[in-house]
Parts: sequence; structure tokens; C-alpha cells
Amino acid sequence: MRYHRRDVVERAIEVLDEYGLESLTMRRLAAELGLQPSALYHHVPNKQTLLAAIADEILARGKRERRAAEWDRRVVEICAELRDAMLAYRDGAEVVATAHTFGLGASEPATQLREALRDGGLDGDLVEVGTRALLHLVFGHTAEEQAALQAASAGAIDRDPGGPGDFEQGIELLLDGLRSRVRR
Amino acid sequence: MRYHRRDVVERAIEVLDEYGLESLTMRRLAAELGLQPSALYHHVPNKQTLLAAIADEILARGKRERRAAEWDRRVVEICAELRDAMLAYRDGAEVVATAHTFGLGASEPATQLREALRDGGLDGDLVEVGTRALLHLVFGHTAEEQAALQAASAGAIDRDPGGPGDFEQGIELLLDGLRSRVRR
DNA sequence: ACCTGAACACCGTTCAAGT
DNA sequence: ACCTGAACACCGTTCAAGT
Repeated sequence: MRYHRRDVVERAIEVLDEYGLESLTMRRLAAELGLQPSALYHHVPNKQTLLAAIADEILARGKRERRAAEWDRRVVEICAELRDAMLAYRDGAEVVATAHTFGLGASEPATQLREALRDGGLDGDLVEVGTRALLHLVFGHTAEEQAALQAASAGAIDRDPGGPGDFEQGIELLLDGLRSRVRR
Repeated sequence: MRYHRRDVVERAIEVLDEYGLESLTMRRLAAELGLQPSALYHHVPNKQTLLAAIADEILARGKRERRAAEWDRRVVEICAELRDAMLAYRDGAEVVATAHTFGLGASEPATQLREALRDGGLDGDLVEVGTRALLHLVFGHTAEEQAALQAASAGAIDRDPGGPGDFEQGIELLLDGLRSRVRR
């Protein structure tokens, strides 16, 4: 059997979802594909790049149709889509958030948010600050939520998992600030 | 020589600051202390706990006097203190942010923010949502800023590092939303 | 209480060689 | 182009034993 890069990424997501990020090793993935570990380096230059590709694929799979007409409703829609996409896979939020911290992946959601804020009539500087703030909120909240959810299902009752209500409320707080800065 | 837990944490921070998070291994730290790796487990149950202790110590070392009288200026002050504390050590933001995602460390800053928001006259629910949103913004922004700074100093000109202006602007956006929700 | 020595069960990555 | 086989230089953690 001969594989291509997309096969490797797809199988990596299966391993991630079934066994978790700490079990997603290059050796484990190679074994899952029936390959020697060294064979993976023909498809991917290193593990970090593979994780960035996984992050992008997870977000791509969560894509939905845009419905909202108003720019601020569209922001909420984009953020909710991001959250749902990450929650769909075990440790999905951690993978995406980490990749984003190091400037990898998640470039498309950033572009969409930037567009929405620009449509809202915000200045160039505020578009950038707002986009980054929204992404940090979404990634931070979802990573914490998923960690709490997984900790809860593994035993400890720990803390409240946050939930979609808390999530939207946080986004709305930020949107308030953005709305009040629309030039008119 | 006999060590205590605090010696181990202190030396770990030195190793972190000098060689970076990826070089902070239990074996490396043990060698630095002139110990066998197994000796560390007398002071700390595992690496995760050590990292949480490092996160707390980094934040504790950055503590400053509170000056602002108004609740919203106090929020800005707390957030700026957190950012400075994390930026003071190599990979400090990543260590603190990761610990926070898993519900470890950073409990004191959370308490201080909660107090400030309560003083501002916000409802219990909003206090929680606001505190979490502020922390995600601070951790997310600072981690990204530090990663970009370190990438820049290592060669690539990559992206803009954000800076304190962008940071405060993001916090102010959120504060706008919080201010508008003060019950009166 | 704190530490050594040895082991267990792994990692990511490189590189010559094969088809 | 894609893969094997072998190696290099490491990991975190456990556990019996020592003082």
C-alpha cells in the first residue's frame, strides 16, 4: 500500500479522536498505517507540521453555510462554527489552539472574521485587534471547555464545563465593544 | 546536598528561562541539580504538577502593588501585571496558559479579577463569564506575542509581535461590554 | 526524608539502502 | 516516489535498596 499526505492526515485524526493527543505519536501513527516510523517523513517534514495540517483539516470539516446577513450575527456564526468544529474531535481544541499560538493554521477563520469586522465599518487597526481577540476567546474558551468535559467524563466532577451559553455571552461582550467603535 | 520542593521549582524556572520549555525535561533538571532523575519524584508527583507550580511561581514573582481606585482601571492593571509576569521568562506565557487550560494554577489572578468585576456591580453570572473571557484574552494574546517575539529573535520576521497597545485595546473592548452591563 | 541505580516502556528524527 | 531497517539521542516514571 502506498499512501499520500492526505491519507496520513486523515488517519492521524482518527488516532487523535480515538486515543487522544498524548497517544498520537509518529510511531503509533506509522504502526496504524502499517509503516515504519521513518516512512512518515516522506509525507510530512515533522510532527509540528502534521499537527498544523490536522488543525486545518478539523476546521475544514466543520465548515457550514453562512446564513446571517448582519456583520455582528455573522461573527457569532463564525465563532460558533469554530467551537463546534473543535469539539467534534477529542483534543481538537488543544490541537487547533496550539497551532494558532505558533502562527500555524486557522488562517481561514481569521480571514472570515476580518471580513465581517470590515463589513461592520471598523477601522483597519480595530479589525486586526478585534479578530485576534475573538480568536483568543474562542480558542481559550473551547480548549478549557473540552478539557473540563474530558476530565468530567474521566471521573472528577471538577468545574462546570462552561457550555454554549457562557461561550456566546463572552463573544457578545466583545461585540459590544466592537459595535460601539463602528465609525459613522 | 538535600533539596526541597521550592529548590526544585526555582531551578526549573532557571532552566526554563535559559534553555526553553522544550529543554525543560525531568532528566535535564535532575542533572542540573546533580541528582538522579528518580530523586525529583520525591519532591513532585509528576511533571505536570511541576509545570503548574512553575506557572504559579512565575505569576507570584510578577506581583505588584494595586494602585487604581476604579474597578475597570484595576482590571487593566491586573491584566497588565499578568502579561508582564509571563513575558519575564522564556516560554512563560505558554507554561501559564497551558496550566490554566487544564484547570491548574492562576487561581489568584482569577480571584482578583472576580473581585474587581463584583466591585463594579456586575451580576454573579457576568462576573464569571467576564473573568474567564479576560483571562483567555490575556493568556492567548501574551502566548502569541511571546511566540512571535521568540520567532523573530530566532530569525524569521514572521508577523508583528502585537505589543502592549494591541493588548490594552483588546482588554478595553471587553471592558466596554462589561461596563454597559453594570446594573444600576 | 531524601537519594541512588537500574530498569521499563517508550519518544522524534536521520540516513543508507531497496523497488 | 515511497518505503524498510537500523541507529542515535533522547524521554517520564517506577521501584528496590541505601543512609
